[in-house]
Amino acid sequence: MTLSVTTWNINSVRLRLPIVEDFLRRENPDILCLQEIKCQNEQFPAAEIAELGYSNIVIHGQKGYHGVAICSKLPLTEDHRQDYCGVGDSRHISAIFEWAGRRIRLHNFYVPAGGDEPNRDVNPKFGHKLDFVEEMKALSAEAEPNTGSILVGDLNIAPLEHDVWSHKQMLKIISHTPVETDGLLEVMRQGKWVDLMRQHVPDTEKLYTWWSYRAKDWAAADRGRRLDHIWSSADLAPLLESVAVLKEARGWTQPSDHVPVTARFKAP
DNA sequence: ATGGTGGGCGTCCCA
Repeated sequence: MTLSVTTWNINSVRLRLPIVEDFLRRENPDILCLQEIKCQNEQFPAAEIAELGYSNIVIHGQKGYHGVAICSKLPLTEDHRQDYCGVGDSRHISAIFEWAGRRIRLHNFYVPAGGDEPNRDVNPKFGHKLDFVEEMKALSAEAEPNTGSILVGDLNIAPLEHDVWSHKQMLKIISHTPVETDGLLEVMRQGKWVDLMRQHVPDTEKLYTWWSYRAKDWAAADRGRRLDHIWSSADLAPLLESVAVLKEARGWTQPSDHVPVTARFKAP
């Protein structure tokens, strides 16, 4: 009895529905979490995705920007949407599902990118990002009794040295500044979250999930960053079987700049 | 050192 959960920043689910369908047919995860759907709830291609077996869908969309959704083969209950920073952005959704006799809450996040200048005095977007991360510190993996937790999403921060192509050259670049990386590690520490990707791949190995659209040849340059993450509560971490980063998806026709990341768990 | 690409929306925002 296995459980597979995928996270993917799709950068417009309507434009990229064909590759979402290809991915689901081919990889067939139990649950797909999407970020940057860039549509309102009623515009989400729910019928097409349900047709592939994902009949349980919860959406937190908005017009034009951001937006997150969970598409699941397993029934979803108790879905919640939290308005981080109280600005009305659709950047979080969570729901409960049951697997192997366990109750699990799944959180799906899209953390603000933060703009270009890493100084909150001149760049309010960076301030928003830091405030968002600060608010995430209150989210515990052990928040609900008898309930495990999984947290996925585009967190827009590459916390470790080998989560970026050049640690030294990235220290003043948003996504890898010390105030962000310290903040995200503190979210993990305070919430008792386990970084499942790094449980599977050692910290000393380069690991990326995003490659910029702006590179002439993204694969040759390979200047990636690990912006997408899968975390869990400590009780679920020992059940992790594998984590797969589908790098080839960056080379698909009309790709997202992020690739799907899938965690597989095995029941004891 | 700079500008590079991509999506949604609507004549510019965000990433």
